[in-house]
Amino acid sequence: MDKKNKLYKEQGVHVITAIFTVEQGITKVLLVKRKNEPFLGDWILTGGALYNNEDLINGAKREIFEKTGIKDIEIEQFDVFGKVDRSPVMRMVAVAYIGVIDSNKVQILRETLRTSNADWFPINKVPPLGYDHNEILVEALKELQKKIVSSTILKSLFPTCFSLPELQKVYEAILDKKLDRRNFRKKILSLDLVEDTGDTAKFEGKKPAKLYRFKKKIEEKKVF
Amino acid sequence: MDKKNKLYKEQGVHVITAIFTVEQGITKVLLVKRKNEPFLGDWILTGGALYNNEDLINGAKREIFEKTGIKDIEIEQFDVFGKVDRSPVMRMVAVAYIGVIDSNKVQILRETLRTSNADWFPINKVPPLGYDHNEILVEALKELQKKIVSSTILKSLFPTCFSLPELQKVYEAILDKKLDRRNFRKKILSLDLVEDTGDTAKFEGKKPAKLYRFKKKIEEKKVF
DNA sequence: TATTATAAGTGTTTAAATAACACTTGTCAA
DNA sequence: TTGACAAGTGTTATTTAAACACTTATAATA
Repeated sequence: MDKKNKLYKEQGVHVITAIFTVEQGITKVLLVKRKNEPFLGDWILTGGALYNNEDLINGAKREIFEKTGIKDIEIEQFDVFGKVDRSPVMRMVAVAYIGVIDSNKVQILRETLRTSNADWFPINKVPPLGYDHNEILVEALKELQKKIVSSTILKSLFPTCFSLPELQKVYEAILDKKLDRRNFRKKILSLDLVEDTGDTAKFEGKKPAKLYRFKKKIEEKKVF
Repeated sequence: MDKKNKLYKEQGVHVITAIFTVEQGITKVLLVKRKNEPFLGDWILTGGALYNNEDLINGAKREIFEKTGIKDIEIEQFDVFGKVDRSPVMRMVAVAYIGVIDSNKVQILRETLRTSNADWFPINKVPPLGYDHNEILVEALKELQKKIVSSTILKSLFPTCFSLPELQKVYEAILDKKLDRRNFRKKILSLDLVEDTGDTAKFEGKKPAKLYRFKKKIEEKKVF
């Protein structure tokens, strides 16, 4: 074996986050345009190199803030990517996270993101990305589909007030399939995750929809 | 922020594997005694530093072979551990795997392992380990309990010939709970994973048990 | 102001998966 | 031959998931 290759110095760690949202029934991912080599001008997921004085998750959150201005986002680790040649500069192993942002925050962020060369892309219109980020994105999306059925991530994907038809549309967007309205309502309400606000609001339909909010404390529960 | 701490050089990657087996109804993990600083003399999980010319899984397998002589083991990535101070020497991020070895191979390996300062420890009699390996082990065990219900890892945990009562005991050891004999048999047989060998053998009982083997091709299936 | 279009809201029935439960059988040892 | 022991085997009840159709509240329009 080549002595040089056996080196385990000159290694580094990337912390990469695929940030998702759902708008108008479309699942979207946040991408940032690179301003430096390598991959100058290419779109990539938010992330960068881990510093020595920070834990992985804090590194991932710092990168998100530096690259997009987004604070207070919940993220969850889901995989590691370590192919020998995944970075052209030096040996980098990427620890990958997913995060979600609710549709209210998306509106607020839109201006901030414009100034940082970041934008939302529908997941079926993602261009070829720098590094191995297309591969990471594919796995992130699978993970999102798994995680959406557990209530904790579901909560952070959703604003404070929402109707059940809205919620169902987000599910259908992420899972990419139609759900039965009656069974969906039954399931969500039986899980005891949400409470009636007493208010109603009109959305797409003509009949006003009841508004719900998530209860304060919800534990990890399977939805489907 | 301290400039020195912001460095993302002087980082490295550990590849660590928790290798499990089940003997006489006891779930055991393979530990290796360290021959160097840091943690000289402490027991740790098998693993070490990733080289630059190998992918993560190959690095993990190489470390297993170097430290224990074990070849041809199937391993699966399950988590990453990256606390700032998890290694006292330099910043190391650990990519963690689990592997399983069937009870036949355990017998064959016993001699090899003795010469390499490695030994099987019942999981409730594991000493304080070097690095953060106790923490990794706890998570690995949870992961094993999750994975045991999918048929692929189940297969590698089992020798070619086995009786259903034996198989059930392994399940009960890993899941740490009793299962109903009739329901267990029904479930395993309905999954179409195993075939009757035609032979029988006596184990603990007085009535001879039918022997089964796994079918050649089995896909990922949920058992429980 | 009556009519129509639209999405919201609501129960029941069927099918499938899981959980609970007890007696019979073959071998060994006394 | 008898008793002890673990292997082997079916049925019923419960829970969970899936399939399915009509009524209701509002807004727009005739």
